[in-house]
Amino acid sequence: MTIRSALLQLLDEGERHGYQLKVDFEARTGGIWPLNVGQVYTTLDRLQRDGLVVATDPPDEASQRRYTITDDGRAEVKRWLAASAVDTNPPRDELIMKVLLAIGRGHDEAIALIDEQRSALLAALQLGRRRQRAEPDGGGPSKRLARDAVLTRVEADLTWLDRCEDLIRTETKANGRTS
Amino acid sequence: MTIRSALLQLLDEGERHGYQLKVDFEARTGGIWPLNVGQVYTTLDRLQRDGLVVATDPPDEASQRRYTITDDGRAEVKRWLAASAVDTNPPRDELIMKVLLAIGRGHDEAIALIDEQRSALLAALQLGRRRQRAEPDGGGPSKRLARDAVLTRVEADLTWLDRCEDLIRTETKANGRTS
DNA sequence: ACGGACATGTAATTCGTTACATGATTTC
DNA sequence: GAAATCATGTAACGAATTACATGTCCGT
Repeated sequence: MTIRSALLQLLDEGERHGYQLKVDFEARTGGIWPLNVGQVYTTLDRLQRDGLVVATDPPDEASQRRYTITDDGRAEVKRWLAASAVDTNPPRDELIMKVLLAIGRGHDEAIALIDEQRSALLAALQLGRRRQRAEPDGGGPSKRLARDAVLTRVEADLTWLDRCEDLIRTETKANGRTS
Repeated sequence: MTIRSALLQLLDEGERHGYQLKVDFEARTGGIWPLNVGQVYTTLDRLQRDGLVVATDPPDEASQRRYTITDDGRAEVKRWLAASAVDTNPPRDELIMKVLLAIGRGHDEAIALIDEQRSALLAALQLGRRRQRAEPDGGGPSKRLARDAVLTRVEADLTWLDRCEDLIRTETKANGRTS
């Protein structure tokens, strides 16, 4: 439901046509979440079906169709923004899942996986930081904050990976080799 | 595809029946990701369709059906575990999306949203930490690491929220009130 | 005249998810 | 004997995603 809510929020800022929603969405999220145009239209269909959005046919042919938010839509946006993102079950994260499951394959394999994931994360971190330095204020605050968000997550994942490795190593020592 | 890969990985550790997959999955992920049993069976159907898993009918009636991984399945697990989780586009995160989009509603509203999300995160953080202290080693390393993962993420989100607020405040001062 | 960005959509697929129905076995 | 857990599934829906088909407009 995140795309749906996001597009609705954009429409709450002002009516737009489909393609513009794609462009605005990607701009606002700093390009970290590419969005297939087709999905915009399918999502708009569902929003219309649910009465949160109405489409205005263009007066002259070959002009763009404009989508406008309804009062119900505005209420929904308000609800969505006010809701705490932490209350919903945490999303299934690929990295966490891989590490947790790899433990079942034995400690050695788990540590190998952690090491590989860590170097990939480190590479991504360096690349991201370099990019942030390269364009000190490129694309306004949204773009900067969006990239900051991923970098912060990557840093958190790295410290978590360290903790995983530590815990596994102390466990291996305690129990004798388990793998 | 994360559930699918996760169940396949569990089957790579040894054959199981459906319900056991649900139990094992939740145990391995420390209960942070509840899994509807029905989804196990639908996912198993798709895994069979793709030839990654075969089902062995029970010899006597009223015994459980056992699912076994195939060679193709094993290869797929290996591929999945080896793939870097950072290469795929970052998943659409609700918190990040809300903050980034709220900026479009003006700086005041954005800061209000950030404050609310922050207090929710802080509450979750305190609760989580208390729980970690309550059971120092409950449920083995997987459970501990799973909970650690969410806590680390929450901490990261908190520092990111601070950075967001800082950047918005300095922007407001620079441009004069924008909202 | 051509390519690329702009613009709108449809069809099909996959995955995740929920709700529901059904029954066996265990435990109190 | 009743409740909880174990166990297997089906039906249906929603959302995300991709691939495809079309066409306009603009710059070079």
